Amino acid sequence: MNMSPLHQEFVLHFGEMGSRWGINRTVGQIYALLFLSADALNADQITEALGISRSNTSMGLKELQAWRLVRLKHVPGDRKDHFTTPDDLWEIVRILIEERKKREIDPTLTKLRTLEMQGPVGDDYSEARISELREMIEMMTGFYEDMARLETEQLVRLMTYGSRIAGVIEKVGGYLPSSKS
Amino acid sequence: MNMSPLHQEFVLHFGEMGSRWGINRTVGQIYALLFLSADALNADQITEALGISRSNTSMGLKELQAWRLVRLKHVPGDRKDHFTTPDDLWEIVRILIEERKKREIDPTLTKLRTLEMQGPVGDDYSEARISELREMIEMMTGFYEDMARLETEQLVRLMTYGSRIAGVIEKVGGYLPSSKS
DNA sequence: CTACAATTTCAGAAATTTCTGAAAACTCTG
DNA sequence: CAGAGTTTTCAGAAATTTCTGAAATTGTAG
Repeated sequence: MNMSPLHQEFVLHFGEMGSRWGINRTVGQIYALLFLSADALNADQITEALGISRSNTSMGLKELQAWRLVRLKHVPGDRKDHFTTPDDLWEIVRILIEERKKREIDPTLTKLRTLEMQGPVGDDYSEARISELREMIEMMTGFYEDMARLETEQLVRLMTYGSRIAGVIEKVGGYLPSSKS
Repeated sequence: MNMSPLHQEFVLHFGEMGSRWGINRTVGQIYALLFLSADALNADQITEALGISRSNTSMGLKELQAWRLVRLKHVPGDRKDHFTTPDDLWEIVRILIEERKKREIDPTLTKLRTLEMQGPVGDDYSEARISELREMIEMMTGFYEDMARLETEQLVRLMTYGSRIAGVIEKVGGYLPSSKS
């Protein structure tokens, strides 16, 4: 690996964390490498930097593209495909949340709705527990979708206020502007 | 497996989702089973219901306890340990977020801080990218910790208001009550 | 169309994770 | 403290995931 010590440590860390994040070591390393790279890299550069096989790089990039965490960028005069991560960290966070929601939450929400549709086929406790779970998930995803609509600017302000906002809600009570801004 | 069709489907689904959630199939199934069960179950009941080995049940329960998602409950007159999930879904969500933060975010935050402490050992772009990432993570975890301090009641109201809250912030501007309520 | 460059696919090898059964270690009870 | 009941540990088996090299496919320039 021909990388600065900084790159090296960062890349190895992302590789180790990969399995906890639901991606594999290589995918984590590729992402880390691109994240720290000022300009786009092609697959051969990644392969060489990480000391992995060319096919592994190909599969890793494919997965990262499926996650929308890595983008193709054409460099004029070079036939090879080049890859980058989005610059805007807020965008990355949004993508991460959306993709995780899609993979980790939506299938369960669908399943819960299906189970409820089947009518009362279980004991009362189970039925109630499932409804309650579905409602909770709907509330949280609804809130997320609402927040995702905000401009970054507003979002940062909201997050900076933190829990102080709760006090405001108490005060303002029902006199809030309507939902669709 | 001697479970109602409802339990069966729910348990199998959680088993399948397990790998996406960072737990294994068995752990997902054990959790699902306990989640739907009105009363606490002992390890043998779980073993029988899921058709797995007794030792696997033991390890699964241990992991779920490490996640704080399952609790030990002593049933008078029975020497066996019995297990349940917390009733309050909000509590479960809080625990889930905290534990995932601990496993998926905190180690990286620590690593980023360490890298920054080492002084300027990389190129400017990388250094900047790492600082930016650390700041973003700190902001988000700070916001979460702030929200976690709220009562469930307040949190629900906040989530129900959704993005309308952004408009309120605009209006109220700097005249918010101080952070410590 | 041909020849070469670049990328992807995929079967099997390698590595990792999960699961089991047997044994060890607790923990009550009499 | 003996012994039955219960839980945990752990080495190896089984299953799953990841990785590789070779072959197939796609893309491009002449």
